[in-house]
Amino acid sequence: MSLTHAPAGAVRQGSLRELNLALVLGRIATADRPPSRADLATATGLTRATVSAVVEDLLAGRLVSESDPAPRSGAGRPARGLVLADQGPAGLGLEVNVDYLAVCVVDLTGQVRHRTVHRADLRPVAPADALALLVEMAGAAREDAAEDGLTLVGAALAVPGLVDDAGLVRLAPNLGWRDVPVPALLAEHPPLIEQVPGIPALVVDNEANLAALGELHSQPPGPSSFLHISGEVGIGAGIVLDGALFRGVRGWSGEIGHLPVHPEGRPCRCGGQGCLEQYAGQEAIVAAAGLARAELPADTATARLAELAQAGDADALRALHDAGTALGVAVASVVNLLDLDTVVLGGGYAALAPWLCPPVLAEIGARVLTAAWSPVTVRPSTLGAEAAAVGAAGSVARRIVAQPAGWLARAG
Amino acid sequence: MSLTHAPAGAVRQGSLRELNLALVLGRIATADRPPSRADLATATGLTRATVSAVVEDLLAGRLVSESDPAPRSGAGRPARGLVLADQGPAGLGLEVNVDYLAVCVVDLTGQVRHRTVHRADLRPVAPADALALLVEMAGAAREDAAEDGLTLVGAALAVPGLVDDAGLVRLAPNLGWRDVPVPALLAEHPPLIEQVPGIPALVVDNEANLAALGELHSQPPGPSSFLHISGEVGIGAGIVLDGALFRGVRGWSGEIGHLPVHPEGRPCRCGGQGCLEQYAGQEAIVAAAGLARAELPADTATARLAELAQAGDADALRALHDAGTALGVAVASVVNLLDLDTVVLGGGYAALAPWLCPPVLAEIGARVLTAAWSPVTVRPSTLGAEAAAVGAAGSVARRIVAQPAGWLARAG
DNA sequence: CGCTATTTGTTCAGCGATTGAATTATTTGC
DNA sequence: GCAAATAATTCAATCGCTGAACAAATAGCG
Repeated sequence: MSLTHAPAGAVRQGSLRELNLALVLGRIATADRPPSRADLATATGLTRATVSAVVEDLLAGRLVSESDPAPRSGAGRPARGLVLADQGPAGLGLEVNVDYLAVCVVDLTGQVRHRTVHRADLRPVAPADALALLVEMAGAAREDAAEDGLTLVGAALAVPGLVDDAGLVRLAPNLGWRDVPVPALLAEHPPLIEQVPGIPALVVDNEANLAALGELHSQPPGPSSFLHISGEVGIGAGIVLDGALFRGVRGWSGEIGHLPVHPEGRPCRCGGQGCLEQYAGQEAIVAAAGLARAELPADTATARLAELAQAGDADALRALHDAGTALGVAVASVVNLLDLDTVVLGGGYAALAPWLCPPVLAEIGARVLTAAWSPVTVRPSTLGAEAAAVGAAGSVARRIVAQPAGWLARAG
Repeated sequence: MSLTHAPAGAVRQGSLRELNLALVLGRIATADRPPSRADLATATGLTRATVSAVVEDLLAGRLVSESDPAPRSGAGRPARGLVLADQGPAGLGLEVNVDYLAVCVVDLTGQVRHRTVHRADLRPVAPADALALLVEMAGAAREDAAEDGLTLVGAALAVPGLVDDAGLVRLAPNLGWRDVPVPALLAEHPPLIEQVPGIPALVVDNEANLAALGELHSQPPGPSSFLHISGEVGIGAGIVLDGALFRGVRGWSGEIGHLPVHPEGRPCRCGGQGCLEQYAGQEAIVAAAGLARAELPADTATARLAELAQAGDADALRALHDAGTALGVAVASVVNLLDLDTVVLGGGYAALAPWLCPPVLAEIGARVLTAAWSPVTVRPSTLGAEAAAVGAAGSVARRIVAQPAGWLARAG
């Protein structure tokens, strides 16, 4: 993650402080042990005098706090370690999915401080009603957070569909949403967060994108470039390049579900032929395994598949192998194109990873030109369910760390 | 292109000036008419006083010059327009390809000020000898440039193959190169350029990447995100995202030639099956059109194909249609994945664009989910042959514009 | 022709932020 | 109990931007 924020326009005196605040805070956030002011000075190249001044601002703004003195080593005045504050600003994460609503709060350190999930079939519910329910849950979350000394400073909403820059949900096929103006609908409710300069009050984004962001900031820190595949009803992918989510020109990147794996194969509802979704989508796997999908709610289908595979069921194993092969063809394309070295299987695929990884790796080995020089890692996501909500909240919290000036300019 | 360069480390007083130098110079570079100091002040948000001081530095360093007074409009003291200097620093572009060597010099304004092409079959030539020839050509180019008041401050070399961070050419199959340490080989010759802080003396990169950069900076300015496909013997692609070349984790992005378009199709020399190269590579098209490729040198094959297609030759038309369809399947994958809205056909494809574009567009229309909302443009490259060499030289020149401080810190 | 309005560009005091050296603070080891 | 060592703060100096006043140069108008 680019922890410093490049100034777009004029660089004035104040920008200097803004940049150094972000530099020092970013260093504190990524350090493996609480650094002292002196550590920060050598790490950043600033003088100790400047670091002291910057840290004073950060302490006054409750973005960092001094930790108990670390175990000593050698002579000299003991250092006072600096850590991200567990009170102060926090991010609100929201998620609307086919069979649940989720709300969570993540603090500066990345910890999930609150979490609520409401299971229900959202397809028959009108968008406005679903959002109203979500707002209600968020209100409770905010009170909960306030008791912990947390102030919500921004919200991000994950939706399983295409979202444009303005937050308009153009199409969420599995949810039945089309052209839903989320920001306008949410504006009808009392505001959930305290507005902070530089931090958007609400970001609406694709579920796959936000889940990928969650993976990016999960502990322990992984690579800064990877492909995160969310296999739910559709198949979406979040592309993280150099620690930043790549959204594409219009924010519609990652439509991996419609990469052609058999160009003359089965017709797809997107109008194309032989799309990945037709071979590795949840429905396709379930059908190939011989399970009647009608009796299985979406969230138990993968669990049931994993059970069967574990028990050695031949149909399930074959279905998973075929799906993994199709996935591998698509993943090989992506790896060839973007030269990534890590692929994370998230969403419904995470639980199926033991059976999906081998065929995926086999296809990569056969089709990726550069695999000989440097191997590609394929692994399941470390985040559990509702990864998108956690990623959404975390993206807000990370933004405070990346641009602390806005929060500090506030009351204090 | 991100014209300002984000400071990675400590932000000190001097960084302020560095950033504002880049800001003002970038504005001068992208303006459509020579801006005055006052124009720059309003455009950047700096005060006129600051802009004057910054411009004074730029004038002293010969990065900009004052143009003749622009046609007047209204009352007031006439403005003095500022333009990028056509003397001063310039970039050296080098290219080794299968059937030619190319050298060129590009100045700050993006103009090609010198160009030499040496046609020869380079496959039987040892890498060291090829580079020695290139150095000789570059020496002549430097003298030529010096007479025009240009100083070469950096070089970039385009190679049709995989290059790692250190400039080692890992594999250039069509050239027969393997593990060629280009920087070490060039270091044995007298230096071609004057070293400037912050500007790398030599960058070695893939031909497709540098050709894409050339396209990015061609006039008139096009989109800042696109896919540039270079169809020569192999098929490579340069991916430009938000005005920056995307190189991938190890710099090996863009291997579009080995995207599977028929996963169970013809075996490919890469070890995979049904790779794009087998269906839309130059050899594949020539063979499908019924031309004996042995009698055709690589650089005339596409010209001959275009002639035949123009004349209505059925075999040629069919071959081009099939190749375009295969290309379209691959391009549709890329567009789905990265959400790009522009695809540029470069290299050998540029001349064949009239016949390739329709089937490519057809596949995109059928397979890209979001094509309904926003159309994808497919067009031929505006740069001619040796696009990679021009792009290479231009990338150096652009770097001076993006980070002028290094050049100014020099003698002056 | 001369005056005014208008816009461009420069000069200069003021100010904010970083630097570097000196100073203070706190602990270990002898 | 004292010296050495490391951490953190204080303060004059310096650098670069701002804002306002000022100088320069032209068009419009009577």
